[in-house]
Amino acid sequence: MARRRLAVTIKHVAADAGVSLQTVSRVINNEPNVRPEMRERVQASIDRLGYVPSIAAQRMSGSKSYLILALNDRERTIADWRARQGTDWVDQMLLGGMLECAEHGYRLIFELVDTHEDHLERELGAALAALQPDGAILTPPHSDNQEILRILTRHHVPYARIGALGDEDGGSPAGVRVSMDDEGGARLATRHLIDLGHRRIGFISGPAEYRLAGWRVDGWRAEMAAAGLDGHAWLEAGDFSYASGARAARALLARAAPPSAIIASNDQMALATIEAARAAGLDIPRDLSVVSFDNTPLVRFTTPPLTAVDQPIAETTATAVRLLIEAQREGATPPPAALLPMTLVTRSSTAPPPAA
Amino acid sequence: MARRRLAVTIKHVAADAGVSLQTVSRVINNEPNVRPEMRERVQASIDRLGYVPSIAAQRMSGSKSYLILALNDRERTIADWRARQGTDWVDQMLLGGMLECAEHGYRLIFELVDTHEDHLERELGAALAALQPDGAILTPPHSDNQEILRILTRHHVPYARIGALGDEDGGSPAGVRVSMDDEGGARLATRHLIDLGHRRIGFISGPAEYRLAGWRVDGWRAEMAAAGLDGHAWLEAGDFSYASGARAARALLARAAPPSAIIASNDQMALATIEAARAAGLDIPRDLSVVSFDNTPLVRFTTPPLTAVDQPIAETTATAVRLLIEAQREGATPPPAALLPMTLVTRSSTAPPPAA
DNA sequence: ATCAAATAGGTGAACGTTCACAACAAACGC
DNA sequence: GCGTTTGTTGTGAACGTTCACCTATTTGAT
Repeated sequence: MARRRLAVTIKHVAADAGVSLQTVSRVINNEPNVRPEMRERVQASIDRLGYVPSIAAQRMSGSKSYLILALNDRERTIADWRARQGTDWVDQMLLGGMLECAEHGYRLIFELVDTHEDHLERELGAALAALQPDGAILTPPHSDNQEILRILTRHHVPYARIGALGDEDGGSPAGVRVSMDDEGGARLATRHLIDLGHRRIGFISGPAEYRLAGWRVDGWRAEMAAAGLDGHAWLEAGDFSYASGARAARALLARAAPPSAIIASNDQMALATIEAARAAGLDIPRDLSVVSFDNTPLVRFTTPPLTAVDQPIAETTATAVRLLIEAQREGATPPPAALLPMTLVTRSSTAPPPAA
Repeated sequence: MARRRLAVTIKHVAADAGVSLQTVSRVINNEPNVRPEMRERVQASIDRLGYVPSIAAQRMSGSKSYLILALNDRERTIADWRARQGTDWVDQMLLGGMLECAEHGYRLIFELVDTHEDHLERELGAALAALQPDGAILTPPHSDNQEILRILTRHHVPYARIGALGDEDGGSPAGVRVSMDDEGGARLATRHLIDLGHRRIGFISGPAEYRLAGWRVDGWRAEMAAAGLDGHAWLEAGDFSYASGARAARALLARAAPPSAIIASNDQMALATIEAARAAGLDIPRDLSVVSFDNTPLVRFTTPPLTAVDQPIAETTATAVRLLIEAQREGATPPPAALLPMTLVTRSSTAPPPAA
């Protein structure tokens, strides 16, 4: 692995602008006593060269680190988090990744990046130059952002892409992919219902622009087909919102041959479904079984608590961290992709169908 | 503000062990070609002096940074977070602090610390030495951990304590305190119910070992007293768990003179309360009004959605960050403490009492 | 015994930035 | 005009660590 010596330093800027290092430093730190024209000239060089001061070096010579630590009780935070058992993106991602990092002596830094226009290049570049991380983890929708991938590559930062689409990059060695098995999760839910005896299983899909929404439909359809059931009739489109879920559920229940079970592509739509069922005078799970996707804390406190497909979000970042760290070891060649299985959490919203 | 030159460096270790810098470096990095006895001697010095390598310096000379960046779509994360509008500790704290940091060119690092025994001194010390942050934010239960405060002080890291108990430290200049007005929140909820015409307002408290549980009771009691109502009769003790909430709610409803409204000290107990009321054949809000505390996402999707007191958790870290940064500015003397008001989010679980 | 290799340790430079101080010019008071 | 301040720029050292290279010692094969 070649040493990276590409960073543009204060020295380059000084040479470019024809001034001393100190003058550049003064401009950077907005110190007084620099002639405006000089300041302008230096700033121009900085902008043109895309120079960003290195936090490490700044820290070395006694300046600020521009870092603030948020200290949290490890045990308690973990306990809380486990207790919740649910799927809150930020929480789960952050903590899953952090714990894995801690085990290897690494540290995870959560960074919000703004993809707006020119911001991206500057901000992300600044973050990379300042922190000089050993790796980066991309979450949707960044995972497929070519611009970001380009910048990371240019800075020689290896990355892991979570929930990335596919192999468009013909096996670029820098990138690892980690995904959750949405299709498998949907199959799990469907099979559970089939095993209970259901034949007419409805599905409320997510918005088409989310790939995972499609995969979930695919899983349901595949499992229905495998059981010789109709994987087309009881499909209604939603968009992950409560309102769309309510609409879809009402439409399904109003059918001439209504489903005896409904799988909703996310929790909010599942909540809407049980509410719609209740409004229609149906008892859950006696008259209608409902399975949810995501397993956020929400669905544990509904009446009845929902059977749900759980996403391994925490494992997602944990795996990404592990793969990144392994890849650092000379000679090691970790797998270029990992697919994490989903699990089904059975609660009381599913039962055998009325007729059975 | 005096320059800090207290850190123990590789040089001190080398002198102490009577070897060269390079040998110490070799030991640190577990490189081969060091005699076991030598390695042991150096390690002893390292341990005794409490030496921790500086990430900044390591990074300078081309080694790893041991940092991994988790990149997240800023806009989307913020949108998600706002949409949720709820109170998930980690999420809210992290994002509130991060956005404030970003505005000032700072960066927030979330760090789990293990308070177990000797770990604390070493781990926290390592984190501080490695990252050399400009400030630290403590959350409960760390906010009152004297050991942690001592270590921070020794490393000259100014800190902000969130939800800290009190002024035991006779105005130590290093510390800022940020708290949420639990009592005020409880008053808000109580006043809301009084304004609706309720006279018998029940209160389900949290566990005594949490100070905030006491403050919430105080607020209810104070407001009841101010309205000439009985602030003792309708109190039942809970412990923040669903089960304890159910028990307390049943007890309140079984009274000879049951309350027409109940305030639960947290969301889970509020959920238990509406479930208990429903089991008792009561309609909410027609027969019983319920107000919840915390306002987690849970209470927006119950039937009916709950009126709740919202905790300004995000503002808590944001304020801490702001105060820490302000304090850095030479000559500035920010207030030593901030008390953030809670707000009442009115939904459909509260209405005038039946008789009124 | 002799020479090559391996092992154990040390030395000086480098990393990118800021600090303390020196140097010089311009502006000012008298 | 002269000394003094004020504003502007440059110079060398320092921060804490690792890297490349060098020197001594030990080991092993011939």
